[in-house]
Amino acid sequence: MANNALLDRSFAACSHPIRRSILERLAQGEMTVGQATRDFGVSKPAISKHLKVLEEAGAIVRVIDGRTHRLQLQERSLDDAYSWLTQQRELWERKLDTVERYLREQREIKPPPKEPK
Amino acid sequence: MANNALLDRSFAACSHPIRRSILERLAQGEMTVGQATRDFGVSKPAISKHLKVLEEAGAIVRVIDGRTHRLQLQERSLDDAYSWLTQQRELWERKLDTVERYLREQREIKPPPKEPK
DNA sequence: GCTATTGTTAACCTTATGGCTAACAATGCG
DNA sequence: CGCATTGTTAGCCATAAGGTTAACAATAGC
Repeated sequence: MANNALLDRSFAACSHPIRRSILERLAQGEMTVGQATRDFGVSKPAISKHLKVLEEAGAIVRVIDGRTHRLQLQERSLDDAYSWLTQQRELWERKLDTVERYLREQREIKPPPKEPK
Repeated sequence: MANNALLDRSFAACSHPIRRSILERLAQGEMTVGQATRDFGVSKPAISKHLKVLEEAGAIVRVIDGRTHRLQLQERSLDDAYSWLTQQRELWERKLDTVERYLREQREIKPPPKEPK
């Protein structure tokens, strides 16, 4: 139950469709704030807030270039969220394997009765 | 920018430390609502709400057993969130590879000047 | 130096989130 | 039956989230 605020923010960042769209778009290459505003059909302040959420989650960075801001995916963007999900899946699959092995061993020790009839 | 409400809910479900703790705990094996309430130091209604969020995200299921509810991880729990992150990483890494290949090709076509002295 | 462009900040509104207590429903057990 | 146990629901509160418009700041270009 470690206090991991960055992980909170990473998952929260991914929980909004506009923010996921921004990340998908940035995986293809950088874009400016203005382009994002035009593409996603919300006002400039709305995009500005989404970008702040993404930055504070360590998902994107911006390069200020004159009056335009070029947005890019951050190195190791969302690695922490990915790692948490991966580890969680591993634990869960290991658990399932254990259960399955247990059931298999039970069958070997005490095999089910022969086909009736 | 597909309208994917389940993905929204999956990521939102993971964005709260208590909910992540519940999922981590359930990867070890099932627990009851009462155990969760005792372990995570919030009221019963608070846990009840968290569980609802996790259920609506398809992350857990409950087996009602008399008056106690046994909580379990759902099959393929959070697969959609995991898939989205995985695909996003692949796109991003492919993009980086492309950039790197481009730079390498540039070097081959027009090699840098020999070491100055 | 003006004016257009690009983006943020301020202020506001509405809805959602996360917590609580108190009351209710349903099951288990003496 | 009567009472304890297990959870949910209802109602309330405070704060966060997501959106808007209007105003501001800073750069670009004439």
